Amino acid sequence: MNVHSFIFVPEMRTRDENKEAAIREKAMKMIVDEGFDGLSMQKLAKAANVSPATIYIYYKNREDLLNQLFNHVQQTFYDVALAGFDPLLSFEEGLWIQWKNRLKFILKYPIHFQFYEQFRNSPCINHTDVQISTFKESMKLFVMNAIKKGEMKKMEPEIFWSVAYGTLYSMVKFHLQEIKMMGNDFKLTDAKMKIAFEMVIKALKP
Amino acid sequence: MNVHSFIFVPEMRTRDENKEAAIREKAMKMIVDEGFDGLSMQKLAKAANVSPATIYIYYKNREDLLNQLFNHVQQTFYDVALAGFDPLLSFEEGLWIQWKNRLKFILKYPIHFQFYEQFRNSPCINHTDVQISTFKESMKLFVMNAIKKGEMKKMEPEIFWSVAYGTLYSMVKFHLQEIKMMGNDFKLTDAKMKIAFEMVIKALKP
DNA sequence: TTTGTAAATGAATGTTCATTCATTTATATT
DNA sequence: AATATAAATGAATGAACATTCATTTACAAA
Repeated sequence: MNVHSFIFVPEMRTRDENKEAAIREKAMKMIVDEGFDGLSMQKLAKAANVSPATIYIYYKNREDLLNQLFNHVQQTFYDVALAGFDPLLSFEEGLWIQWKNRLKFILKYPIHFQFYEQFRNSPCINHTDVQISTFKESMKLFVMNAIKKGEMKKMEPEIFWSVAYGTLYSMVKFHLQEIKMMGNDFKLTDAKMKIAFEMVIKALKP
Repeated sequence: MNVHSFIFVPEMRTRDENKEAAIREKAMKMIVDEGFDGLSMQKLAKAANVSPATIYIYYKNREDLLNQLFNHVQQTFYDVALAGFDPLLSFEEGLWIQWKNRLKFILKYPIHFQFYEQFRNSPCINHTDVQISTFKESMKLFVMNAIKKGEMKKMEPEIFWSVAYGTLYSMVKFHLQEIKMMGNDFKLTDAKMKIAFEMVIKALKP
């Protein structure tokens, strides 16, 4: 027994990081394609090319897997959403960056987004909310400043969120074809974003 | 064998309508409380106080049960949403009636609404769309008229829908606590509806 | 009261599920 | 090369799953 035994134990087989990622991605794909009941541990193991038992090395159980997936996606989302954003920006510029960032995330990780939305709308959420503070605090500060500076009407945060982002998320869902309105598709372009954004700004101004 | 045999066969045990309703309501409750994977036919049978086999008298299988539930809720929704509505109404008045009707439905049938939303956001929808035409045609006519009369900016239907209803549905979800923003609750009162509605009208006007 | 019919049932079936465990494998250090 | 350790595994387990079926039950007409 060497001196490192209690600090760092190096004599071991190393983890295959690819396996972890494969499990994560396949799990989200299965949930998006087939729903929560479509995700079984054995089907997931087969899809990710691992043994069922391997999944239980990375995740305590099925529920833990789902929660860790959710937290992973949430963290990625926060990172993308905060890029280039500063709560001291002007209201219009700041909100536009938010819209663009959110769309960027959705187009880059459509599976992650759809998994996230499905999870959020599902009943059995374990609101872990560990790392969230930074993001939420930043957003709160941004809105408070906008009101103080007279760039936005004073209103409850839920009403603000609904006007500012409810509109955006609705368009995104049309874009991802979760909801088909008429026969034809709706493609969310930059131009359409701008049109809707101008309307939202008009609505929020004092 | 009597003369009625081929037209009306009355010598039979009558159906218990209560059972059908019990199955329907309990099924939606289970899905809203525990998600789609929380609905098992045996648990449902126990909750509705019937035999598992009885469910299969009313519904071909699990999938058929879900689809029939969805269609049932959709029909109820359309009935409520169209009450007092006329596509020839002024834009502002017509849209306000829509908002009030939709909220009325949601407050009267919160379980139905939450089931409906969960179903719409789930991947495996069999878009049956049988009786929908009347409702959708009425809505389309209403929006076309509003544009023609210059009460509303010309825009794609999906953008209109997102601004007009995306906002409302977002507030409703806050109200039903599907999404908790801060610690405290958000109660969607008539006054708050009116505030948001005025903002939306401002956004949509030319 | 008897009778024909469909409603309603409880037990049974075969399948799929999440999870576990005894064993094997790969690797970083010695 | 030897070793210690955790990674990785395939087969196994028992529970829960959707669905079926041989019976029984209730009802409306005769």
